[in-house]
Order: sequence, then structure tokens, then C-alpha cells
Amino acid sequence: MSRPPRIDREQLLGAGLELLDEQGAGGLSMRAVADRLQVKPASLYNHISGKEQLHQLIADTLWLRTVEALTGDGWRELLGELARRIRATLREHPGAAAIVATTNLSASTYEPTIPLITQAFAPLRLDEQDALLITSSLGVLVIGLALAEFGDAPNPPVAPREYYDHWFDLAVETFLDGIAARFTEEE
Amino acid sequence: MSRPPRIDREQLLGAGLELLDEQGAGGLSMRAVADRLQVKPASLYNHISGKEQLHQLIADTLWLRTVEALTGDGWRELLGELARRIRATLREHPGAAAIVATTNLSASTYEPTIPLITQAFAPLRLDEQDALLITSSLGVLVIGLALAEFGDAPNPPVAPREYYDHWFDLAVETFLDGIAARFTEEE
DNA sequence: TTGATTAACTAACGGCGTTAGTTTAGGTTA
DNA sequence: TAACCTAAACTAACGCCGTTAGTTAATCAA
Repeated sequence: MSRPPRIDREQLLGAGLELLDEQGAGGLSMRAVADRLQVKPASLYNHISGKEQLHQLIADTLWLRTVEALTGDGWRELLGELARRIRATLREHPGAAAIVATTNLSASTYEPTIPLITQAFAPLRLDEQDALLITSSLGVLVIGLALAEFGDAPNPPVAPREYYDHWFDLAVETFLDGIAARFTEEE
Repeated sequence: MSRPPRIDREQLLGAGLELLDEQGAGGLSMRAVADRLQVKPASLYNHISGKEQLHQLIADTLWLRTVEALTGDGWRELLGELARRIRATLREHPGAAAIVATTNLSASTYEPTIPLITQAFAPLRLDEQDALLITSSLGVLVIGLALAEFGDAPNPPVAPREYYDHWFDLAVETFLDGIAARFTEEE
């Protein structure tokens, strides 16, 4: 019925992440993706609506990889693990930090994570909306820290790794302490 | 000795902020700045080294305006006021959020703020470096929240203002509670 | 008045995202 | 097998972008 595709969305994603890893966010162009797939730029538009959708695809994919099989024994462990995983994902793909920071997850990507969060927060004194907002805030914080660390990939961070490790621990633990102070039942 | 300049850095800054306000981050181009100043693009390079330096100028200027005459009665008031001011600045210039989130302040801009912070944290149990890291973390958090709210300026935010107000209060107060829980002396 | 200096200019380079219109390859059907 | 259909590739171009090299013009000092 029709000509068989030489490329698909998954290959676009792969080429995009490779470019991000090798050249940073500035290296991610539709033309470079096309080159890498040995195809002309216009051909990409048979598979994806434009660069914005490529960003969406990257952000959604990295999120799904990040939360895959995420579990935790209680809210604090869950959130701590989530924070560490976000950081690990962005450490693997430093050039993606700027994209992740500026691209909202699509609803269908975000939704499956919701019950995980609301269940973990069930013992605490906050409603479902606030549980999600608190979790999003932690995400914002961790992504922002990653942006400070990896922001001008592929150039290496300006400070040594220990500096950012310490910053991460300090910020995340402080925020988690804040949740504990604010929302755990007094007894 | 020489020809009198028709434009200066301050005008570049003004034109840049106007473009940001009217068209968002995507509207900020060297060519658009030149047009607005009724000058050809190449002339800008007599006054500034390139677009990156324009971003730096914007980030530094907005920071200085944000912390101008900043005071606070104790660390909590100071940090709360700082958070509110950052948000107010980015609300005035929504298109600048993406720039502020990805541009590090120059040392000379950041340095004058340091004593304010270290003094406010003096009564607490953390050293100077951690005081600065904690404050930077709050900045990262607030800028990230602003990015979520204003990220695709000049399009309006997708949720109503009350939603973001609540999110901001919740996130900031939780983080401040964390500082209190972690670093105030037990008595 | 001449010369030096600086900031404007013109023109161009190589890149970008995206679109319109055309060709081509392969499966479906007669 | 031969004709047809369709989707995915292509060519070519548009209008942007940041930036640079080289040139002209305007002012001040000598």
C-alpha cells in the first residue's frame, strides 16, 4: 500500500539524545538529526511535527525511564529516590537538562506517576493536590540544580563533582525535612 | 578623538527587555534589538560581544533590581522576601525566566549579596558555604517555579494565578520550614 | 586642515526550522 | 504481470538567525 519508512520516532529520539550527549543542547538541530539518520531534513516531518515535539519526546522518554519501577518504603524514601534518579538521568544526558527544565511533561506521561505519589503521602496531613505540588516542587528543585551543574554542556561543570553532590544533598534533605516538619502528625 | 555613539549598553538592555516582554524569549534576537534601536545588526557588536553577553547583562541587571535595598528581620523574613521579589521580577518580565534560569550571575553581581546572607544566617548552625548554598537552592526553586508558570511567554500561564500562588507559598514555606528544622538551635 | 579614532555602515557566510511541490518505492489489485 | 495507489523520501526554497570582514562617515585633537 505504501513505501516502507526508513526511519521512525524511536530513531529520531536516539539520534537526538546522541547529539545532546556529544554537543549539548546547541547541537540538537533538525538538520543534524536528519544527517545522523542519513536522510534529508524535510523527511523528518513525515514522522514528527517539528522540533517542539522532539523536545516533548525527549522529556517524556527520560521521565518514563526515570520513574520506571520506582518504589520506596514511605514518602521520604520515595521522594529521595526520585530526586536521585532525576539527577542520575540528567547526569547521563547533561545536554538534556535545559530541555527538561523548559518542557512540560505530557499528561499521559505524568498521570501514571500520580498514584505512586498520593499513596506515599497518604499518612501525611495534606490533600492530594498538595502532595502533587510538593513532589513537583522537589522535581523543580532537582532539575534546577542539574541545570546549574550541567547547564552549559558539553562543557564540564565549573566546580568539582563533590561540590554539586554536597549541594544536592543539602538542598534535598532540607526540603524533605521541611515536608516532615510541616505535614507529619505530631504525637 | 572619535565619533559619538548613537547607542549604549543601557539601550541594548532596554530594547532587550521590551522584546522579552512583548514577544517572549523567542523574540529576543540581535537583529530585533538592532531594529528597535534603528541601527544595523552589526553595529551592536561595537557595544557588546554577542548575544551571550546580552543575556548576562539582562540576568545581572534583573538580579541587582531584585535585591536592591533588600533587608529582613532575621533569616526567615529575608529569604521569604527574596523569594517574593524574585517572583515579582519574573512576573514583570515573564520572557526573562528562561534566560535567568540558564545564565549564571557574574561574580561581581553576586558578591555584594553575600554578606547580607551570611549575616542573616549567623544565628544558625551552618557554615558560610552552606548558608550560600541554601540560599541558592531557594533561588533555584523559585526560578524553576517561575519557569513553570511563565515558561512559554508571551502565552499566558495555563493555570489560573491562584494555582501558582498556592504552589509558590507551599514550596517556599516548606523549604523554609526545612531550614528551621535542620539548622536552628534546639533549646 | 590634516590625521586619528571610533562607530556606524554594507555585504556576506553558514547555520537554523519549516514548507510546497515532486519523485520514487513498494504493496494491492485487476 | 501490469497498472495503480500511497506514504515516505526527495529537491528547492523562504525567511529567519548570530556573527564577521571590510568600508565609510563623523567627530575631536593637533
